[in-house]
Amino acid sequence: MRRLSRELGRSAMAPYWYVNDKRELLDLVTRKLLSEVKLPEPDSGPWEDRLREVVTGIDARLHDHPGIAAVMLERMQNTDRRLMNGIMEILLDAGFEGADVFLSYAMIHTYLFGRYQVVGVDTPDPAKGLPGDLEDTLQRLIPHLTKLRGRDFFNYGVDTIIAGLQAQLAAKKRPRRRR
Amino acid sequence: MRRLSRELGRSAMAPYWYVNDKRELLDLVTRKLLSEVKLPEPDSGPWEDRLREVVTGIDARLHDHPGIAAVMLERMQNTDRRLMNGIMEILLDAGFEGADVFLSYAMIHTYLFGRYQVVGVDTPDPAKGLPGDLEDTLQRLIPHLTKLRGRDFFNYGVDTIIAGLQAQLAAKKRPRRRR
DNA sequence: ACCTGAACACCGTTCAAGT
DNA sequence: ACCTGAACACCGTTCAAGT
Repeated sequence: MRRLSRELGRSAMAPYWYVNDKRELLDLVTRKLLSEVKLPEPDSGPWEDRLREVVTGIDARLHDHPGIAAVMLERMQNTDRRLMNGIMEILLDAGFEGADVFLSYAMIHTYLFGRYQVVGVDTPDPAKGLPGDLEDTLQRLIPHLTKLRGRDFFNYGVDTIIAGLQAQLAAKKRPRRRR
Repeated sequence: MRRLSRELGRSAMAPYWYVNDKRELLDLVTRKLLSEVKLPEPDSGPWEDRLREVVTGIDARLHDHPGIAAVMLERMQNTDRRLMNGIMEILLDAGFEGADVFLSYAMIHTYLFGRYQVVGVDTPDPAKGLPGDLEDTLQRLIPHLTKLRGRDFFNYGVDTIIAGLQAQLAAKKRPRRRR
């Protein structure tokens, strides 16, 4: 709040005329950001593609303003109602019902916004003692890590979630195991 | 730091004799917590069950100390090497190779620790204006939400991730689409 | 209507000093 | 070896007041 005021050339208390507290300001920021994300038309394709489209749209906004993802992660309901409804409608179209819609939404939400909180694995400094036991799997795999970009993590995560949701739907239709 | 010192009956600067800064202290706390999580024996069952076991073990520790999850979410490498290696070995056993091990691990990590940052959807106050448009899907589904517990979200999330990972493996074995 | 100033109760951390 | 005290540069926020 103080830094904001400073950058705007106002006193520390100026923002408090517009807003009750910091949380309220951040809520307005998240809403503004998410309002620019488009929802695909309900008949524009299979649910998997539509889900991927919204989620990619959200991710693009977060890419420009990664700091705000923490706020969105924290409070689910703070997410734009329009987007939350849009995603839930896609999930209903997919065949989810009742509580499963929430469970699926929560999973997507957690991954989508949680992603931005994670900072990558640094390659461990080999000069810094205990450079690697023989059984250090991480050590062995490090070369592969350096090739990966943020986009790869995102695509893989979304692919895996969609595939997982498809499996949940399939399990519901022909339940081999008991609930 | 100040509150810690206060609770220990020491001056504000006392912790700084043991630790360089706050981050370092929190790293020690996470390591201590995760060191108590058991890794299943490599031949104790199918990879899905072993993965579920570790992840459930981690979640149990987080349940007792939810605040620390934010620290673990943030810095992947700060996660106990033992656990990270353990999970990656399970993924190797499952059939993942190279970069896919990292991509899969990152997904699990993000979900597992991100979960604790999310606070639930409050049921919206109907007295507080705009109680619900007709097309408010969220509103319609609220009754189902109230039945859900934290454990339900966790189980559903883990099930979905495991099913998703299985699908990724299957897609790798018989690649119908191109990479 | 829009903003300021002083004050309060906090933070993490540096640095020199004490026993 | 282990800790203290004073100080610095920050926070978010309350409250009364100014134009």
